[in-house]
Amino acid sequence: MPKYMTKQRKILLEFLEKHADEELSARKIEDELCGSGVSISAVYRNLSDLEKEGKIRRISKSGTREVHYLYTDSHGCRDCLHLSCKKCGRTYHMDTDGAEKLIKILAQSDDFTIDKSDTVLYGVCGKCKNT
Amino acid sequence: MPKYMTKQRKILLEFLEKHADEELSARKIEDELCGSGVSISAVYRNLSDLEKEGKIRRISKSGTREVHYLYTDSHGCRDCLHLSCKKCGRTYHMDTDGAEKLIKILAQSDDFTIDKSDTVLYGVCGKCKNT
DNA sequence: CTAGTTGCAAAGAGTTTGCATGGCG
DNA sequence: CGCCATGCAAACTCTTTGCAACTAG
Repeated sequence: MPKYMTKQRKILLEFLEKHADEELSARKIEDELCGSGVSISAVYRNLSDLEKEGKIRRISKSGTREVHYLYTDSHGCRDCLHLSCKKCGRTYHMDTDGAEKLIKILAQSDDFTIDKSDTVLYGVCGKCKNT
Repeated sequence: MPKYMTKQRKILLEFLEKHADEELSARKIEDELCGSGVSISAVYRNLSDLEKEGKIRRISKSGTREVHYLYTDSHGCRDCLHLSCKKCGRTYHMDTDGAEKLIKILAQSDDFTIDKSDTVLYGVCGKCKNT
């Protein structure tokens, strides 16, 4: 959908790439980029374009009013299942073999075909488990 | 947190109970209840209370600006994994055995402890698969 | 050069809040 | 009767939009 690679879009993309595994609030993106000479409107318009292209996912955590954005076009993670740790906020890409098994189970027990690009599993990661 | 069972809260709870397996937008709840003599403020205040009590989950679908609410305190579904069909919008409770296997897989392959009450899996249900 | 993109400021949508009134227990 | 919850309207926050100026290709 976008035709030109503008300075602003480039800045946004670089920022997202650098924070590919974080669930960023719109606010945080604004705060970060509006210093670099990107206007709020440009941020929103580009985020919206990226979402339409399927490169970004919108997420709302229970308990917050904030919408978060997750960039899913890097590291070939477009086709990964995402795991999000409620404690540290980090996002992980689920192990491919595990994901295959998981998909198979859902198909068998519930006749349900999971859509990896729309699903985020919430829980606690190994690192935070013993905290 | 709520101390009194007011007429308004009762109306809201009955409505939610009746639509326990739907992801309701705030707008729809408003539209439906404000006819029955419940004010917008009461709707929001009660939804917020219910969320704090863990009886309701907020959800934002990709591609929409709307926040949706899912009532998870009925049918003892508090402890179920929820499956949401992107086509028909219905919500299902995952088969208990399947869920157990799924939890085990995540623990083994990714050392990740899933939180059932915070996770919704998106995909396509059996009924819609052949449509 | 020409159409897509930006910035600004104003408009909109959704949600929250203060305060007086009303109602549950 | 006392305190909690409601209703209303105003306040807020987040997001979108119109339009003139700018710029990538």
